Amino acid sequence: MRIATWNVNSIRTREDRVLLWLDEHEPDVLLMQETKVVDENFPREGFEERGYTLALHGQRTYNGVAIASKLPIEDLETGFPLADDEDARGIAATIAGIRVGGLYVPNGRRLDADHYQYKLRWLDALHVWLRETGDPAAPLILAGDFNIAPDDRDVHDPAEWQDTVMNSDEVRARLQTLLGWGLTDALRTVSDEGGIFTWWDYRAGAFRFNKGLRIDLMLVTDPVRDRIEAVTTDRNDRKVRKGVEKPSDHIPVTLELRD
DNA sequence: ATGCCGTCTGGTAGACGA
Repeated sequence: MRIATWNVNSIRTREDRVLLWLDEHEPDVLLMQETKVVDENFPREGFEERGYTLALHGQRTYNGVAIASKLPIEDLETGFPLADDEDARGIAATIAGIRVGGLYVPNGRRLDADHYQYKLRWLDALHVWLRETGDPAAPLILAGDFNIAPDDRDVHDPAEWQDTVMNSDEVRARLQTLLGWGLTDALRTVSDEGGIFTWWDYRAGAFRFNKGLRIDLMLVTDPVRDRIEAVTTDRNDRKVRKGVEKPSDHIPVTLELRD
């Protein structure tokens, strides 16, 4: 089974690129973030032609999360983990016996912004959601754009990025709390290397200089960890390509599991 | 670096992203 997560930064702008990627990689499940479109305007056709069923939790202009799956989607839940969240940032379903959550964690903007306090509240609520609805002994994948670089290996230049909303002690501690509940950062089961990034700023030639961060994560419980065959990222997915010129600023992360 | 680039909007400049 192959399951991927991708912050597509607008599904309407990225449709051709996402569909091409699906044709090339044929994942069973793709979790998408920042779809930036209300559900009735989601470009469904290309996904459905390829045999994917869609589950949508969209929103105008900002945020928006979605699941595309070739396998049946059961027990859909949206609008978590914060009960009164005005932003569409969480979608979960059971697919092939695995509880799969697709998340778009708030960015935080600046350490002194209200939005950063919202990010911390959101992460606290995610821990509560795990405790109340989850089971560390059951198959679970929590994946998406966490807007947290887990440690300095995941930051191209830790000095340049010191004390930002992506790597503050507070957000890293909250990630550790999630891991402490019973999750493993899937990428770290296959590599200890630094410099594996999933996001590069559009600005200032960040990709050209490989000034990236690893902020798109797949966290898994032990029953899933024991099935990991591979966790892959591909820098080429950040490049301009003929026919699909415009890349997202994020690349997909793919988790391959043994049956 | 207030900047850069890209996306969105009852838009055409400003908000937001990370």
